[in-house]
Amino acid sequence: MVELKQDKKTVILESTLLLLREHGFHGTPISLIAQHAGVGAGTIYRYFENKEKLINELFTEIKKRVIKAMLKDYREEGTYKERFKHLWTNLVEYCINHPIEFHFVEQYRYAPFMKNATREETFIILAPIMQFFIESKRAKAMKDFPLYTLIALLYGPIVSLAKLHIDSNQTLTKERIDQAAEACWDAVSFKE
Amino acid sequence: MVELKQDKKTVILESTLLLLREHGFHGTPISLIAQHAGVGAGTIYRYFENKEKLINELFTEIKKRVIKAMLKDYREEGTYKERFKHLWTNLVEYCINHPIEFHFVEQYRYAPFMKNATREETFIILAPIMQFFIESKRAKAMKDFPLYTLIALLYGPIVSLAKLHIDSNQTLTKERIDQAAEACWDAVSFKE
DNA sequence: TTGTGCGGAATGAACGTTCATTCCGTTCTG
DNA sequence: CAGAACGGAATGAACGTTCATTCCGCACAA
Repeated sequence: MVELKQDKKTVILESTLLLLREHGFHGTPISLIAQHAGVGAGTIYRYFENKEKLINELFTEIKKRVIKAMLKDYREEGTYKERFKHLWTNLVEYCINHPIEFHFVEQYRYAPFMKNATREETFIILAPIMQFFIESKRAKAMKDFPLYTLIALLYGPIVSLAKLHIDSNQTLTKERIDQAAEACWDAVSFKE
Repeated sequence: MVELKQDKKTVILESTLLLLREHGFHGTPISLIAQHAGVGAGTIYRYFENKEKLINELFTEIKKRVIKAMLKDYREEGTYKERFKHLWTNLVEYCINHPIEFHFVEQYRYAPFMKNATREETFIILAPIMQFFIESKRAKAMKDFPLYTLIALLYGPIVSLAKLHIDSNQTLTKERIDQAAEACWDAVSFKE
């Protein structure tokens, strides 16, 4: 597809994100997205084949932002614990500072209309993170658990924390985040 | 409301669960539910005010099953670690043995049409579990973290584990589950 | 035992609405 | 002026919900 005016596309995506979060899939007809984006309904179809494709594209777009935020200022140096805490904290902070994006990803991640292709695509972006796990295990910094157990132990709490934080207006201070990061590390590292 | 024939209601609920999982909210019109349940479309409205209420009721119904499964054979005796592992393992096993229920809860928990009342209702059922946390903290068996941090550290991994298990056909053996339970305990308990 | 009447549960066709998508006249751009 | 981009009314399919009607099982009379 030839690139059309890019900022209009962006506006459509951002409007969709906002409205989906607020009203859910059923509650946000194309007409509403068009109105919110200040665009004709038909115009949306110049940029996206159909509604499903629009949402799928939004999904991968946001996934990319998340990974990018997670890798912000990340260097492959220092102890594994330090590196872990850096990645982990980045992710938590992104989630709680971008509740709309976070919610969107959590809400549509397992929606039946999400194409597997979409999921696989995001898997590729995750490769550098996977690398970190593998190295940490090899260096005996992390317990020798299956990769997916480690992911569950570290990623699961992030999702839960962010949800509880957003949902119940608990203020997740820097200290609390650090506390939780330490606890996560306790879960996957050997006892001292 | 006078109790109508109960098994018809149950059939409708079970059909809804199955179809929602398979096709999502948009993909399962009332007519399909009716067909699958072997019931007239209008009949559904004898039991449920509307589609939304139907799903909300299904939601609390399943939540109750989950809590019940979690508390199975639970006694307030033994060490806190033992009690924790009992509850935690029960929950994980329920999630992976009832993937449809698990998925449903995870998928609709934060859907915008979920009434807060629904959420609060399930909160009440959770009271005994909350009690366990509070006691554990008081007895210095768990770190003195905010309640919601502890929940995140323990519940988050369950969700992640179950999702990864169901999604990627990883076999989550008894050993793996126990391994993860121990790790979770490491996260929230004091180092030995 | 059989026949009749009755109340409420069940039904599904029909209705009105909503929505994704299309189409075409208009506007912008180069 | 040509061609692309745009807008938004029009379209037709799909859906949730309603409601006039049918069905069913029980009570009771004869």
